[in-house]
Amino acid sequence: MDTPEKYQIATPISKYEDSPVFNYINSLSPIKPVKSIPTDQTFSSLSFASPSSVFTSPHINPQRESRFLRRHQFTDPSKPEFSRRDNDENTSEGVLDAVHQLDYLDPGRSDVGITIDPSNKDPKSDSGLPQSLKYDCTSPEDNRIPNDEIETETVPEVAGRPASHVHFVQGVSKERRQSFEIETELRGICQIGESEEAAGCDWGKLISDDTDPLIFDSSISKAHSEVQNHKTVDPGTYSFIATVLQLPHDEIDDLQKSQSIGSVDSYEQCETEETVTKSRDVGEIKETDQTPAVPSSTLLDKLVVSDSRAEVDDKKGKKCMQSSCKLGSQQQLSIRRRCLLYEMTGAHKKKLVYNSDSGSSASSQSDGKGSSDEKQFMPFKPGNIHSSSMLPGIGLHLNALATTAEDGNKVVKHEPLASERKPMSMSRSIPSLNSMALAQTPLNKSLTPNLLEMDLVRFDSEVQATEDASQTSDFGVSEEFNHGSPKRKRRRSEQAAENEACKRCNCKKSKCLKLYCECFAAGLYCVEPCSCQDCFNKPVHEDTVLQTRKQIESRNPLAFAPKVIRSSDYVPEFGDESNKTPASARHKRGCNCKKSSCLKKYCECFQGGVGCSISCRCEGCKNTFGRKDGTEEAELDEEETEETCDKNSLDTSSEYDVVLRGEEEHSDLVAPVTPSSEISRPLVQLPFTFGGGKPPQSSLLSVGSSSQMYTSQKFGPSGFICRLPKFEKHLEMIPEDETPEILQGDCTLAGGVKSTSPNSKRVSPPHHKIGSTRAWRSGRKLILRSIPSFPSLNPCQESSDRSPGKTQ
DNA sequence: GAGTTTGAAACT
DNA sequence: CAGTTTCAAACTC
Repeated sequence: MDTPEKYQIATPISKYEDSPVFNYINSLSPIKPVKSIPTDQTFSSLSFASPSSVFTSPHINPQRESRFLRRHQFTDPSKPEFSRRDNDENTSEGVLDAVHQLDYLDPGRSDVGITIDPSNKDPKSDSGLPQSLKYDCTSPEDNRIPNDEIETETVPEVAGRPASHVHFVQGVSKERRQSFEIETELRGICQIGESEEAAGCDWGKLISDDTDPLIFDSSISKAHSEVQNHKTVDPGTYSFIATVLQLPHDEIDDLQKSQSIGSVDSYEQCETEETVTKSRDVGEIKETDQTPAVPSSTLLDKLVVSDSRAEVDDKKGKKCMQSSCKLGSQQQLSIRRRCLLYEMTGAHKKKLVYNSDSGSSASSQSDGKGSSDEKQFMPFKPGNIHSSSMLPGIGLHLNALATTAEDGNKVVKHEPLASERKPMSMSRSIPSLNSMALAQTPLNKSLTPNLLEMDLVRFDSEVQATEDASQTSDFGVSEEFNHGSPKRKRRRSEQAAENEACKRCNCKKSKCLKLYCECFAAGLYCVEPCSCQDCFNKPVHEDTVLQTRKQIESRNPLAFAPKVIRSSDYVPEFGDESNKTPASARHKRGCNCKKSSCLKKYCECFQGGVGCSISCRCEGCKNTFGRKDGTEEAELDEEETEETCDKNSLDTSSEYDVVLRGEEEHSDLVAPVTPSSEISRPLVQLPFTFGGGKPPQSSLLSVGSSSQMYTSQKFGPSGFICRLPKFEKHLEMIPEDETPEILQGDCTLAGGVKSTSPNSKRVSPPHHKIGSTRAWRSGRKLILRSIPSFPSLNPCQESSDRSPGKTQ
């Protein structure tokens, strides 16, 4: 059964591969070639998955892809080329290489162990699996030039190898089939859990599993990836969460060992340990972890399947498979990265190492500040995994992270705590949401959704931030390994350095409990990188943090909402103006600049990469992203170039512009392909979300993007940040507005989607308005599906307070 | 790295 | 709601 599905699933990807967007994405990430496989999954997962995942996916994907390639290479020792790579990678960075290898191996291993062993005749079976996967992705049977080309484009350095791989793969069509079988088997495993959940999926359950929906992002993506990717992926994705959480825990390892099912954990384990053995272990944890993930995955699978089926053709099937595999892997990778990133965020710099020692790193990292945070990331304990896994999605939330961190610290060390806090922090992932969102609930029931969104957004942002950081680090490494493009490497490293340097707060008097604190404002706990004094924004002071948050929210329900909102109006245009993106998005409150002319980061609008709007009270506005008076993006482009060159923006702006332009361009390219404007914009997003071209995904993506945007703003300085702003522009608006709507849900998406702020209070972007979110609608609809639990939660959870905002 | 500038956040 | 103060980021040197 799986096989057909796979093909079906794969097809969508193949489409994307051909699509300019796909190419673009590939170009973005050198590794992409590898990705090709997972793409389908990505999409599917994306649709369900949380935005964050989507966000990450782009970034992550590249890495993963690279990893994949490497893995494959690594796995395929038989081939000289591969061996070379391995060597190269190893030489470049032993740790990273090890990690990458592990990643690849993990999935591969699981697969191999499962599939290859039986099917593969050759001793190389191990390599064979990976190869098969890779090849499948690339087009094992069908030598699709496009894929190869893409890959080569993205990964010029690797290209040669890939090509060889491709050929090899082609020859190995059988192997691929085997891999499919394996995948099917894996799916079967995963599906079982999924099916169970799916069958049982009651909204209530979903709600109860709030975390799941959220978690889905990661978990779902994982699940999808697993299903689509052939099990191997799943394990990886799944493992990602589990690993992140679990890695720290030795217990997990034990559990994993005991369990044989999942490959997920294997991922982490593999990372920590080294490959082969991990594959076996993977299964164990999976069950627990997967369970939570399963539902999402199942849903995703279903969706994906349906989509894929519709689209898929036998021919495409292969390609799709490949692409899907790639996508899936990417997603998984992205997911992992997130986790890692979180961890990274906690230990940012340290985390780099962490990658190598995913498990150990998490635990080890706990340092003074960082430790707590890091731990948060780690939160999942093996035992908790289930619940945590469920929550993980939420966990993604910054708060969750923070809470999780606490929990992680406590939980990991003190499981009881976890249980105790469950309500708030439950699993790490959830806790964040719960603690933050629910705890904060003051905003409202209706708000809750918003909160969730917010959380998600924040989470995304954080993730992004972390990712950015991690990416920078990871990217630096991975890319370097993978791509080797010196420029990118440099950038990455630079960005990473910037991120690290820039990240986190420096509060001295606010105790990090006021909006002055960027960490607090972002819904994150302060971490190591922070140089704050007397910081109370730590998991240890969760109660205080939550209370403070509530207070602030009571004063201003939107206080923690993304500052930049993308107007729904904006969307409709998409075709047009990918470039205008900035204009479409607006700062929710507007700026009050008087001396900076809205050309410096002092200006929140500028910092957010959005143009000033009527709501702004700025004087002498020269915002390159759009002036209050009306000049907007079109001009912006010109102005930007000029201004950017001119002012301080030199650094940021110049990069900014470049990035934006590049993105815009990409977006433009994409736009045609993808229906939604969103897609066009967020380069990364598009690929992910749209890869499937599924509108829903876009919505999800949008959400994620928004969060990203959010973070990006904060992180602004870093190159990623620069990008983020753009994304943010696109997405930011969406998330808040959309989510709220969705959450409110009640708001029927279809109908009237109140495109704008769910709560009039919430975001009231004066500008936006409404409306037009048609483009978004698709996304919204998708969102609803993906996040059904939220809506239900909202009503259920608290009707009590609707936040002043909306709910209506 | 220290000091200054800036504008948001918080307070009155 | 307006004015003032506080705060920390952004920026400059």
